[in-house]
Amino acid sequence: MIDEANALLGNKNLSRTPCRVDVLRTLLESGSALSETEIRNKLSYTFDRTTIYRTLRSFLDQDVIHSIALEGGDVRYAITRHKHKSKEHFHAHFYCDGCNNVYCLPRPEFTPPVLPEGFAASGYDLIINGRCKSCN
Amino acid sequence: MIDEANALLGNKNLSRTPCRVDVLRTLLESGSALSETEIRNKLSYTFDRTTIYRTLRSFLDQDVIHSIALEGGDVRYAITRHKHKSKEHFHAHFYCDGCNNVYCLPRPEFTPPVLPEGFAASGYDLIINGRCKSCN
DNA sequence: GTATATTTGCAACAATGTTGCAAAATCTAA
DNA sequence: TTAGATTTTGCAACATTGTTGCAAATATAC
Repeated sequence: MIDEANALLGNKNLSRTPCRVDVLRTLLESGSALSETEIRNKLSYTFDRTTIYRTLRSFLDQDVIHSIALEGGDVRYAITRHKHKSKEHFHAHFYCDGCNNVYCLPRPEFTPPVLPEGFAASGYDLIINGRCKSCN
Repeated sequence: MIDEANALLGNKNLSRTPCRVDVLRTLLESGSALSETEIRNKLSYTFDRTTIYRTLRSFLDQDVIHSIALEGGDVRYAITRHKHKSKEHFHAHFYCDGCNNVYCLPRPEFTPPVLPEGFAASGYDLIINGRCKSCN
């Protein structure tokens, strides 16, 4: 995982600092999206909160990770694994009411909704609620 | 609008206090979803932040309003106008990159995505990004 | 109008978003 | 491999939002 983290950082022109490697490794190892607090608790080392905040922001800027906004203002972060060939981005995530985990989903079949006159869409974010395999 | 607000409160067993009427009127008058700060700035009177917070929470509990979570942890609130007959809820909103406003949309045509084995959906939240009529 | 049930304002504290700045680490080029 | 340039880090600081307890004020029911 650390090798993968290092490679990812190299590709994106992000210097390989301990915090970045640690955060990236943590996200790579996680099967679900993590909140900032969860990330902090899973790190091997201790870093200042600001540093983690800025690390996440750098990753977001470089599209190494993406954020998922949940009801109640909760935010989770996950590695960006699915490439978006088309100009219209489409993110789909699954939120489990049982374990509160968020999982990234591949782009589903989707009929773009008809929008009111004059509105133009450039992307879609879909969050599906329900029960995951473990909580069903 | 105040009459409508009063009626709504009565229907939901919520006492008609000045803060509740004021918040509800503000949301009823708004064509788009509002953040807590926007609501506070549009109120006719001044209330403690906690009171507004608890007012919003009461409204959410009673489904008088619903919240929309945006990228970056931004949260907006809007009157719940669309009834959900089916057990599966489906909320669709439009976020305009130009004016940053959020508009509620009617339930669109939608093919539920195929989920991984063992996953069961109970609801969907779709946020469409793009440009609204005014910003196009 | 009075009694009971709710709501409000205030104090307080946690989590998160955000910036400036000097010290420390990283990277680049010789 | 090191010196210098560039980035990143830690810390201080402050804003916003989420959240609770409690006593005072208000609303609703009788």
